[in-house]
Amino acid sequence: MNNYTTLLKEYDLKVTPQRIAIVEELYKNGHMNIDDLYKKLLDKFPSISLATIYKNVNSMIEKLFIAEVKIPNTKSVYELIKAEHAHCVCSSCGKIEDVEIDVENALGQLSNINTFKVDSVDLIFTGTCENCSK
Amino acid sequence: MNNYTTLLKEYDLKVTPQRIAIVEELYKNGHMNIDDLYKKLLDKFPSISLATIYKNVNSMIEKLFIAEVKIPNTKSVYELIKAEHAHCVCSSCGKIEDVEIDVENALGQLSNINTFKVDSVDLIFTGTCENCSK
DNA sequence: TATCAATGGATAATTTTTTTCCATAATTGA
DNA sequence: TCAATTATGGAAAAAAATTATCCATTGATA
Repeated sequence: MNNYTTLLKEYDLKVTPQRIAIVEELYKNGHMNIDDLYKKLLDKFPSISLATIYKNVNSMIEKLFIAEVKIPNTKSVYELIKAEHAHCVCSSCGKIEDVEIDVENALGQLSNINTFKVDSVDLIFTGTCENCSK
Repeated sequence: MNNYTTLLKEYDLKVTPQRIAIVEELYKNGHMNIDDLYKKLLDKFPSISLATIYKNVNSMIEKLFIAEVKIPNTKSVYELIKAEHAHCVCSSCGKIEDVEIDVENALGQLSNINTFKVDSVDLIFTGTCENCSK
């Protein structure tokens, strides 16, 4: 029983080869949109359908195993859930990098400014990555 | 020549009654999705088509007159462009509030952490608004 | 006011996402 | 381990969301 199998089970997701492949790809590539996933899975499962990707991605989101990241001017990408972090999106090459930062803390002041009870924070920096700014 | 007419012209957008109405609604309601806009405009223009809403919204985005706000678990909303600010989205009632804050400053540390050149910041707080937490 | 370019509305076409149906595969418990 | 139960995958269709096309009309410009 491999890693991904264990992981899926922990999140109460029935284990299938297609799902293992999705986790595997997300683990390898970090951020992928629906189409990226579909194309990758087609290699292993020539007859897989896009609907299967959607169904699985949605199940995984429901179980809080993966998360959708909504990015300005682009299609959403999906990522395995992990410690809170922000995203840097390069508008030149499209690369998405995680930034490990304690968002809550950095913006701690905010929760005092108003009376809004914050459950989660989505933070995206759009700009130019190191490579593209050379 | 009213306010909205002047505004549209400043952003190099041809002025039409439909566009004036869009600006008017966004001004009044703050954040609206495509459907909100469509329903509102139907009152004034019973024969307006959804395609017209899309076309105008897209033109306005191109001219940097309005901006799309991508919100977790919901459809995008649109708002008139103004000073940088964050958004608080109530997951209970759906209300969206602007938070005037100097995001760049609050997160100034970030730009030093890595070598990513930040052009813009999208920041969304999801949680419960004052009303809903009573 | 005449001219030219852009817009609105109707419609069709695309694209994206969800649903349905059913054979098959995965999970559970004896 | 195996039968029973339930969920999944694939195919196809349906639904939802977005964009494109056509043309008469309107708005901007000189």
